[in-house]
Amino acid sequence: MANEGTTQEPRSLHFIEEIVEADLASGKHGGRVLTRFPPEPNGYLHIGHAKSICLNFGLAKAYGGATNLRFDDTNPVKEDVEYVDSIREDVQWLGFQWKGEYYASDYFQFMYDYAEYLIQQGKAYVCDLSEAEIREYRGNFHVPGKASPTRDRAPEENLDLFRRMRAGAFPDGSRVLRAKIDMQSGNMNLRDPLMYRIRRAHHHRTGDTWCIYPMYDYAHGVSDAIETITHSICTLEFEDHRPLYEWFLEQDVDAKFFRRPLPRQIEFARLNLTYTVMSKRRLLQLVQDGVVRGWDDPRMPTICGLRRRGYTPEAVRSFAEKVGVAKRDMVADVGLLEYCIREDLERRAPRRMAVLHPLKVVITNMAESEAFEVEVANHPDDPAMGTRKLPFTRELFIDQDDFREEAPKKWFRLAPGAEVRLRGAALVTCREVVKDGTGQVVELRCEWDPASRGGNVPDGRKVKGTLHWVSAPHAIKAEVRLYEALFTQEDPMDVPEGQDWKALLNPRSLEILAEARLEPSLADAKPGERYQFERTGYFAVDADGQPGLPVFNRTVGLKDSWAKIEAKQ
RNA sequence: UGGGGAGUAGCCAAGUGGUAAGGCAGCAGGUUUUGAUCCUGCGUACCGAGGGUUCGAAUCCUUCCUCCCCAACCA
Repeated sequence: MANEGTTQEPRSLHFIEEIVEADLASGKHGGRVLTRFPPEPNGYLHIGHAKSICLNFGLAKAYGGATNLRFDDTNPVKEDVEYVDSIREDVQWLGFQWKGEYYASDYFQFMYDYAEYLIQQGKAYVCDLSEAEIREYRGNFHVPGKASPTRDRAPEENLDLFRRMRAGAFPDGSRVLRAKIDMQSGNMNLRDPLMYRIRRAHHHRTGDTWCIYPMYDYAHGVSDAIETITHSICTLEFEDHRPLYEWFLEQDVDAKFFRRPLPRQIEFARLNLTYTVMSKRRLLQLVQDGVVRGWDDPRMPTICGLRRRGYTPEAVRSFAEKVGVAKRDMVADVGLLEYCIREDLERRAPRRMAVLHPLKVVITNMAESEAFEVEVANHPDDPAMGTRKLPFTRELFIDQDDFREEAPKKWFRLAPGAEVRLRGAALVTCREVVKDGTGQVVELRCEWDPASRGGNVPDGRKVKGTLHWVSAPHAIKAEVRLYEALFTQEDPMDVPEGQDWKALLNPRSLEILAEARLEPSLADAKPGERYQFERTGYFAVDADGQPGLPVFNRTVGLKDSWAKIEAKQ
């Protein structure tokens, strides 16, 4: 064949890949690529972190490198071991394995030593100003900062003071160590940033051995350099911290502390998703206020929430790949995320019959003794997934959505006098509609065509509609939870003047169906398993289920072109 | 009015001086025992705006506009 080996157009590189390739080509790091994922253990990871994880781990893997997992635990009052375990679990679940597992706190002594070195070089000083005074002296965008009265203190005195700070000689907040850079800088980060503060707090790893803790800007670059990270990838808001990142490392003028070349910080745009919030603060609020049932509520954009919802790591990775990497502030359409999980589950989820809102159907021309079994495929396009048997009996359930007493245009589901196929089983025609006292349709009396067993059309007559169904006496009961977006507004952070952000919450984000009826094979579905309920969507088994009453979470619905047609009518 | 970034179709995003990739969404058809999947086709993107350089500019220069981030002893 002439066209053999159709060359797949290689995806164009994003700017970080270009940087890495350039470094590889120049031999800057001797062919090494070492990235790091540096979460602060003060909350659960969300889909935004997933993008960063996929970037850091994916990049390293693509270029034969590795990635460290480093917990950025420099603020003991906010951090907790509870979070490190969940972070580890989530990264692994996403399918990534880190090379080293480190903690910024592992480097406290090193950082302390380097700080003493900076003091000795006259690059850092102990400042006695109060928190409010420091703020005042720092000035603002329009007013340059002014020097702290202690800015020119002699190195020996600074060293003595700093040692006493560490020894616990001073109360919390009474002094800080500051880098001596430029109080006039237009970049506020350079106006003598704090390096250490006194904080008598119990640290989840170092306990009470320290009463001074380093600040992010100082700790982060130093940690990167210690680990010999080559590319330190972070989000856009750290862009104007980069000069500081570089400054701290470059003060190692004698190269006594860090191996060269030094790591390079690179910033990319963080992920935002329509109809959801991503800030830790808001997420925490949702949990604390009981809007959701916890961090792993399937409506949460957290990794554990997505997992419980039924998302696969493959789908999340695919999403991260599709949204791309650039420097432009971006808001990804949540529809793309949904596309990714459908795409994945479409080929891997076994099909099952499940009736969400049961409506009884009696086959009037069938005796109870005539019940039979039909064999149906577990996947229409994948014979390797096998088949299973479904009991077909005189009494069935179909979904209420599949019957209309007055059929609209283009309706090819059930209606009085209409004929439909019950998937894999038979053709049935609705002969009678039974209502209760309130006019509610409670039962359909239908006739089946015995010649159509298996769902075949015996004479080629037109039967457009195919419905899912279950046998009433065999069906098992289940709880099914349907989810929608947590917010009704595309950008939930854009709260209208004078309104509470909670007014934007979607009151229908969770709908619990307690009366669903499933085919019997689902009786012993295990938590975590994913299925496609034919014609309705993809569902994952929740751990909340009890023996005899499984609970299913709808991961995402199937595309529904009928809904579109009807909406247009 | 300081510093740092960014502006290409509804949402992402390629493009790096030679005449605008791709994905999602949307629309129209086809196949189909899931109105699913799958397949096919469909977009005058005045490349934020104006000026300039050039045979030729989304790409270079220039002026302007808009949006985002920064004044925690948070990360």
